[in-house]
Parts: sequence; structure tokens; C-alpha cells
Amino acid sequence: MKVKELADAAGVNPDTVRFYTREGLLRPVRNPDNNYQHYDAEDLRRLRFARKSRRLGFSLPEIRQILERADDQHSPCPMVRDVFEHRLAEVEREITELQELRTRMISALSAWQDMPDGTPDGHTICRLIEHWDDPSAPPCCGEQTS
Amino acid sequence: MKVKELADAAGVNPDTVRFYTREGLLRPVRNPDNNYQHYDAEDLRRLRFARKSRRLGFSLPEIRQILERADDQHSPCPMVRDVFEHRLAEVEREITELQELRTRMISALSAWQDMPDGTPDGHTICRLIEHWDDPSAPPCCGEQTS
DNA sequence: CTAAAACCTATGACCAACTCACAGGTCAAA
DNA sequence: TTTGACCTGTGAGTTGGTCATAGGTTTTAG
Ligand SMILES: [Zn+2]
Ligand SMILES: [Zn+2]
Ligand SMILES: [Zn+2]
Ligand SMILES: [Zn+2]
Repeated sequence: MKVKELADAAGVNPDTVRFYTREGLLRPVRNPDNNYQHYDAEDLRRLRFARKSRRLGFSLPEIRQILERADDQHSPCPMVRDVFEHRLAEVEREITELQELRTRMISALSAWQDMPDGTPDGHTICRLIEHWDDPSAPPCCGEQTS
Repeated sequence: MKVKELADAAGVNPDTVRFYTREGLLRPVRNPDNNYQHYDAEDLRRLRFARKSRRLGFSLPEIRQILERADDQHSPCPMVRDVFEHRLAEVEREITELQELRTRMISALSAWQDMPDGTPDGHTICRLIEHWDDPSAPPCCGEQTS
């Protein structure tokens, strides 16, 4: 298979195939006549495996490690389980962060409901933002929450 | 104020001050004697404004636009409200995506509960991943969900 | 007075996972 | 034979900083 054939077979961009090849996830054989890369069914399996792993949240270095372990006839399963649990925790942390951002945004929006638009006077840039109380920021000059 | 003084006053990295300066968010005056940048209280206000805006989800180009509008004595408020609503929608889309990823991961974890670790045999890389049914992937070779 | 510490400058690389543009070589069908 | 589709490698762009490097300046301490 040539690059585009492999890419079409896996439903990815040909540039992704070239990128994964540079990253060492695929191992084509080069045709010395025309300098083309030649991929086989094994590469298609590796590519599909890599895409499936990406959808599960694995990074490219992690996928490369898994493939290398499998190439060495060692079971990647324990590593897969371990990495995966860490990734799940990280995803949940990202979700929490984004939900906190969403909470900040919604509280800002509701506070802005009744505020009129202002014209900058050299003292203020935008009251909407400057007068917004960031719940996650430390208190500053003389402002007390109690 | 010099770079580090401004950075300390705003609680950011001095490199962030230099970066924001290159990006046009801060406008220091250069001392021709030693080539140092000199920031004033206005720059501190702009820097604090930028940081607050970042915590609200604004991008640097958006913040620059807001500052430029304010410099022109035009009210940035309508733009702020508009950009903000789009950003909120985007954040909610990102949350949904991450929650879907989390769902995929948890369903994979529970499916892996009873699966034994396997050794690669040249036909399989890692059964955990390869035999995982991606709910968001289109059906492939002969696999039927019904 | 001098030497070291702490600061300043600009430039460029780095992160993640691709995607795209470019310039030049190869191969198929018309 | 001339298109057109494909291949090659390289380098830039994405986002918001952070860090490294090399060299110049200012402050502080001895
Ligand atoms: Zn496995
Ligand atoms: Zn205050
Ligand atoms: Zn405003
Ligand atoms: Zn199948």
C-alpha cells in the first residue's frame, strides 16, 4: 500500500500517516526505485490501533511505547491499564477545571445583566471585567469578602 | 517600573510581561540610556485586566482588541458581551466532549475488568484496546451492533 | 574599587498532534 | 505526451506561555 491507500483504508489524512511514520508508529519499507514508502497489512493494524488508542485518550509517546513493548513480545496490558487510569483521572481534572470556568463565566454573565455599557475614561478599561469578582483569585488591596 | 517589578506586582512570570509586551498588550517606554523598558501604573492596570480576562476565557487577540477599542475611547462592552457568549458556548462544547471521552474511558475500564492480560502473538497488539467497541466510531468489517 | 549577584535585552526552541503549503520527482490514464 | 493524481522532504502554523542562551547593565557587598 502507498500512503494514500493506507490513509483511506484507515480513514485518516495522508499527512497523518506520514506524521505517524516519522514518529516511529508505522514501519514502512522504502522502494529504492522511486523512493516511495510501502505499507503492509501490519501497518494498517498498527494505524487502526493507534487511532483507537487516541480516541481512548492515549498520547502518541504512550502509543509508541505500547507498540514497542508488543514488538518485543512483552504484554503491554499492565502498562495500558496503568496509563489509562492516570489519564482518566487527568480527564476528570480537566472536566472539573472547565466546569469551574463555566461557573465563573455564568456568574459573570448574570452580574453583567444589569450593568450598563461604559465608555473608557482613562481610568477604566471595561467595568464588566474589572469589577468582576473572581472567586478563584486571592483577595487584593483592601477588598474584604466578609 | 522595570519588568520584574511589574511582574511581581501582578503576580506573573517576568517572561509573561515580555511576551504580552511583544504581543502589544502593554506599551512601555524604552530608556535610551540602558535600553530597558519602563512600565507605569497604566501598564499594571492593563496587565491585571489581561490576566482577569484570561481567567474569564478570553484569548490574547481578543484582549488586545478590547484594549485597542478602549484606547480609541470606544466602549468595548458590547464586544465583550458578544465574545463572551460565544466563548461560553465553546466551553460548554469542550465540557461535553470531555464528558463523552470520560464515558468512553469508563465503559472501556469496566469491559477490561474481567479480561486477562495477553501476550502479543503477531496477530494482536493489545486486546484491551483492539476489542474495545468505540461507541462513537462507525461500524466496520462485518461487526453488527444489533 | 571591584567582583559577584541580580537584573536587563533579544532571539529561538519547546510543548501536542496534527494540518497545510511548497518545490520538485514519479506514475497513470487520455 | 500532457495532464492530473500521487509521492518525497522540509518547514511553518496552531495557543499561551516557559525556558535557555548569550551578552550587556545595575546594584550590592566586601
Ligand atoms: Zn493488552
Ligand atoms: Zn483591589
Ligand atoms: Zn465594558
Ligand atoms: Zn471489525
